[in-house]
Amino acid sequence: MQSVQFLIQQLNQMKSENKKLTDLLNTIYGKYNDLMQRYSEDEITKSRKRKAHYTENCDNFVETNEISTCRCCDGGPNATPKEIVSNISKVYVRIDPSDVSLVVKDGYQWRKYGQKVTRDNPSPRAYYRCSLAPTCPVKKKVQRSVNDPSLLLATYEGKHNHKNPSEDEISIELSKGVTAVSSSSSISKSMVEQMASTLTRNSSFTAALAAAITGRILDQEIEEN
DNA sequence: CGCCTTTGACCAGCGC
DNA sequence: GCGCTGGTCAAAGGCG
Repeated sequence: MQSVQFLIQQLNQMKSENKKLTDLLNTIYGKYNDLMQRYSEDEITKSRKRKAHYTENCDNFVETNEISTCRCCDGGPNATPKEIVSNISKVYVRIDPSDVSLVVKDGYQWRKYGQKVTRDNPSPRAYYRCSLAPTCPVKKKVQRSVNDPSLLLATYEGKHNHKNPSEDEISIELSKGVTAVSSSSSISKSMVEQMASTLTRNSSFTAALAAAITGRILDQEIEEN
């Protein structure tokens, strides 16, 4: 009888820990979204310098939260709307300074289509397109940070119209974990370890985490200055 | 053979 | 109109 009470107590403890973890994840996710939104707004303001035509000179400009379309630029009202993808996110990734390849592992498959040296940065900027799906509109620019050569700045433009293979993997692993919690508390430790292992192996998660942390550091530096 | 990277040429936006 | 700049194209070559 005593062991049943002990198990119930452990179950309640697990429930409360699970709730705390859920709250923590929600908080992190919320803060990450806030940061990405702030970066996106900043990037849109900058990009308007060169793409002002669509917003200022186009009567048929339609803008949504994620995708903007322009009907006047591709041959009249019957033409297919030209998509101007406006959702932009930046990710900072710490790399080995001796590593000269501009590669950011984020779980997707990218095809490089260009490289340029820009005026404001001596290190070249690499241009990538998502090659996991032929119709995927997502593009990525990767360039070393001017101040810190061990930091890579990856700028993502657009939204994938397919799933990230590593997200499939993580969702399966997490569903396994949820089953484990409901069946027994004694294996909770291994489950947590498994989840931690899965998360650390997931490059999207680590990239997002790195982005959130570097964003925080940069914010603090800006505040201090 | 298919997919990738490299790289010079080309194009379009912007400021003067 | 011209020059500068960032972004894209496409041919050539490498790799598994």
